Amino acid sequence: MDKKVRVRFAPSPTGPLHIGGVRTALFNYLFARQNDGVMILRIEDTDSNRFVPGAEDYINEALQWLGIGIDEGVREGGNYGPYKQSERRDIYRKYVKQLLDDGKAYIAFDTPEELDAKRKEIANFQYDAKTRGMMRNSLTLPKEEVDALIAAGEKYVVRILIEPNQEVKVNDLIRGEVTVNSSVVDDKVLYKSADDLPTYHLANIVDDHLMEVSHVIRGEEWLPSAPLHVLLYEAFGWKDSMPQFVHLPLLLKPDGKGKLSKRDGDRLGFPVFPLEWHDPVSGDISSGYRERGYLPQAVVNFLALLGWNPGTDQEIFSMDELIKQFSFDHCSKKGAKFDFEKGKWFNHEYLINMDDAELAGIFKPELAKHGVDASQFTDEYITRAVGMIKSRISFVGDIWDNAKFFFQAPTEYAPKDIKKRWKEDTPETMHRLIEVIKGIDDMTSANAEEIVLGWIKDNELHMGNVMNAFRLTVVGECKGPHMFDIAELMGKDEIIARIERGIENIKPVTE
RNA sequence: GGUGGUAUCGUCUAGUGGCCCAGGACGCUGGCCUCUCACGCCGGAAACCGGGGUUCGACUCCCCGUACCACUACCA
Repeated sequence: MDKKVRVRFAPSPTGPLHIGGVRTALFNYLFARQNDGVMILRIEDTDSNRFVPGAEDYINEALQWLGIGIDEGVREGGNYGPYKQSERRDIYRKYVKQLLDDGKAYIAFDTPEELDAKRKEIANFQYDAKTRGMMRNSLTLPKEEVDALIAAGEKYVVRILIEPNQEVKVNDLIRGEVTVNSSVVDDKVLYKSADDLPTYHLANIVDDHLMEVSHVIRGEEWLPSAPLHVLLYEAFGWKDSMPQFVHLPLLLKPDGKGKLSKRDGDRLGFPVFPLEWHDPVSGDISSGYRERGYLPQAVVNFLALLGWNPGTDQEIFSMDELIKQFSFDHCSKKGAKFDFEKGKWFNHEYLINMDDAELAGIFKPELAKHGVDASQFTDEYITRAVGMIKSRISFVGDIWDNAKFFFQAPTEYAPKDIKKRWKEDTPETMHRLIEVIKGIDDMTSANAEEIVLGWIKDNELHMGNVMNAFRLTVVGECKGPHMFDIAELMGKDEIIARIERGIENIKPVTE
């Protein structure tokens, strides 16, 4: 019988969770939900030097915003805690001792300076079967000296003892079997002297085992250390219950080379973080998808398709559809360049399909920011205005620029459009238009259109010139929704007032 | 340098030996619609890294080369 699916997302609280991490979390979540499994959030804070206050809260908030639910974790609780590695010291100590007692690991006294010196001295130096004999460790020093050094308070680390020349096989659900010779795996530090905490490698294996993790789904950057992890499972005697490995392709920079980094966002002008981040030390602010006006569903959809595909032409997926269709069989092996333009398109799609009233609700607070008293307008008015412009924008933040004329009469008129559409005789035509509009009893779009267009035709006026001049007075420029839809919503009085203002203020461009 | 991974339009990708003179999407672009800008609709340009094999047949399998990516810390 297969064991219960239990997966974990295990970020380090060293800063804001970046978008690649979000993608890893998402894939873990999709796989867990698909298999009625458990999603664990484990905080890997074993590097006390890099701890950043606020990072843990940020991770929780970001996952919550995106709808990536956590079943077990620091906040959620669970039967496999603690879920923060810094609170598991005693556990790690016990297992390090087990390795030491079994001769699978040893103590090493080499200082960082000594190691640096060796690296400079010997090309391609690695701490392994070939070199450990020339270092200061419990394998080369007499036992009494080792004991004496420890008793004297000498700092030491624990290293894994790697047997050379073994074929280590890592079975990966995306990449198949990867074989590495153990001779190229070094005697990695398992336990650090610097902060009396294990390294990632040890903590990771112990925790995954104790938390009964069934699938380790993580970024490809971990693939090179996967053989070490397999060897650790063997050293502990846990090989039979070892989790399945899945190494996800990386998210790459849109331009040039390398994996997407935290700094690319500001350099290239798009967010690499789900939420805006205020660095507590430097005070720097990094932009976030949420603050940029992205919808969480759009971000999820976009991310899901970076490295995974459904095998069909479907592009738009709800979370539930993703959960149903997700599969490692359709995960790419290749790193994906991050395409901001496509992300924009996804957001546009979600915006268009969003209910007008809901979108209006999100937009409403923006009015005050632009000095508009929202109480002057009914919710229905705002909803209809938003509904008219949503097809021409990508972000919630774009609404104001495109819809502001609904809430305030133009104070400036686009010179380019004036030049093209505002002629010597235009004011007179506009005066006549006012009279026509005054005579309309029913301002319903279709009706008003029929009357005005009929008048233009009967008088053999130029349709384009009249309508665009009309638009110029109401909108301030030659763009926007259907003119009579605008007129219907704003009402006769407002429309007439704006035409009058236009006649007053628009001066033909001479030259 | 060493080790591992990867290699289809500019980008995300479909393709698991014949259905592919390679399909979809973003972006770009021509047209239609139209009072404008968009949306939408219809069309277009655009790719199998190179060389050897294997095979009746290779984008698909194998080998070599090349390129790219990752790792190579008492960081994760």
